[in-house]
Amino acid sequence: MAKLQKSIDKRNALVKATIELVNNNGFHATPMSKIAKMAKVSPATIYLYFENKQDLVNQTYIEVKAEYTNYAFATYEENMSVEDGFELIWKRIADFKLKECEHAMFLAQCDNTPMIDEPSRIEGIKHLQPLLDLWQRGKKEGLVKPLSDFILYAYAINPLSFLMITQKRGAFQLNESHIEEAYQAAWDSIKVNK
Amino acid sequence: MAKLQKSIDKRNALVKATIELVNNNGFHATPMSKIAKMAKVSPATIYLYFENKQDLVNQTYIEVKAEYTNYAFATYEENMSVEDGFELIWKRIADFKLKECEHAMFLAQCDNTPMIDEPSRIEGIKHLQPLLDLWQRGKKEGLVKPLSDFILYAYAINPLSFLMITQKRGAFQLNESHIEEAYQAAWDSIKVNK
DNA sequence: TAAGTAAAAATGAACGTTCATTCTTTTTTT
DNA sequence: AAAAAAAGAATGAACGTTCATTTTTACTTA
Repeated sequence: MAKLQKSIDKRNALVKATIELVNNNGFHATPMSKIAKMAKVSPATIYLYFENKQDLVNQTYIEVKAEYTNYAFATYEENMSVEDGFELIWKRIADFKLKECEHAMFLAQCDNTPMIDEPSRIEGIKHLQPLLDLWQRGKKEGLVKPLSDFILYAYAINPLSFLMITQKRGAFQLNESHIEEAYQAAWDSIKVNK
Repeated sequence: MAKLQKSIDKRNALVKATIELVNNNGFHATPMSKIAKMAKVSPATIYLYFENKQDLVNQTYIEVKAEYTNYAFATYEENMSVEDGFELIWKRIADFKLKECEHAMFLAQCDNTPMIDEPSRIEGIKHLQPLLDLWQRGKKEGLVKPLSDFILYAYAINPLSFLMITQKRGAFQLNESHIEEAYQAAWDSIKVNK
C-alpha cells in the first residue's frame, strides 16, 4: 500500500532520465546526482524507488525490453503464414527502432556491455518466444533454413541494431526504401533457397 | 628520443590490462588503480605513456581496430574474384573474432557505447576500404545487391559480432559448421538472386 | 673496464574532487 | 496530528591525477 502511494510519475521521470543520460554519456558518466537533477527530484528520492544505482539500471532495462517486445508482437497472430508473420514482426521491430530510437539505443548499449547484471539480462530474453516459435514452424514447412535460433537472430534481427546506431551517429539517413532493402536482406539470409 | 626509451613492454601490458578489465567489468568499473595493478606498474606510471584515462582507452581502441583489419585483409589480393575475395575476408574476420575473442569483444563494447571519443571512432573506420572496394566491384558485376555499404556491412559482417558475444556469454557453442552456415547466410543476404 | 653522474623512468603516497548513499529535517498527504 | 514522501546537506569511500622521492639507465671520464 505504502509503495503504491508513491507517485508513479517520479519513477517514470527517473527511468526516462536514466535512459537519456546513459545514451548520451554512457553509464560511466551518469552519476545519480545528474539523474536526480534531470528528473527534478532530490538524489535521496531515488532511493525511495530503487535500491541502488544497479537496481535502477536493471529495472530500466527490463522495462524497456518489455516495451520493445510488446511492440514487436502486438499485431502478430499465430495463424498467420510464416512469411507474413515474419514480415510483420520484422517491420514492427524496425518501426520500434526508428520511432523509439532512444529506447532501442539504450537496449543496444546494455546488450553489449557488462552494465546489466546477469539475472536482468536473462529476464529480458524471455519475451522473444513467439519469434522462435515462428521460426520453428518455418523450419518444419521447409521455408526457413534449419539453423540455430542464435544464427537466425544474428542475421534476421540484429542487423537492425547496427543500422539504427549508425544512423543515430549521423553516418547516414535511413529511409523507407532502406527499410525495404534491409527486410529483403534479412529474409534472403534465412529463407531456404528454392 | 626520450619517449622511445620508455619500455614498450609496459605500454603493452597497460593496453592488455585495459582490454581485459573493460571486457570483464565495463569501462565504468575499471579504475586506473586496477589497470596499474594488473599491468604490475604504479598508477603514476600510466601517465608517462598516456595523457589520461580517455587517452588510454582511445589508443587501445585504435590499436585493436588496426590489428583487426590487418588480420582481415592480410591474405586478400585485389585480383581475386568477388566471390572468392568476399569469402576470404569474411572467414578471416570470423577467424579473428573466434581466436582473438577478447580483442573483438573489446571492439564491440567500444562500438556500442559513448566510451570512445568521436575522432578515435572515425580513425578506426578508415581501414575497411578494401572491403568496400570489393563490394563496389561486386555491384558493377551484378553479383552484389546495389545497397549502401552500411546495409551490406550490417548483414554481411556485423552478425558475427552478435554471434561472438552470445558465444562468450555461454549461451551456445560456435563450431566449424556454424561458421559455414553463417557464411552462407551472409552471402545469401547480399548476393543478387539469379 | 670501473666509477661517477646526470637524466629518464618508475614509484608509493597524497591530493582534491566526485560519487553513491544516508541522515536529519521539512513538506505533503491522509 | 500522525504517517508518508521528499528534500538538502552530510558522509565516507573511491576515483583520476599529481607530487616528491627513489631507482634505473646511459653515458662520460679515468
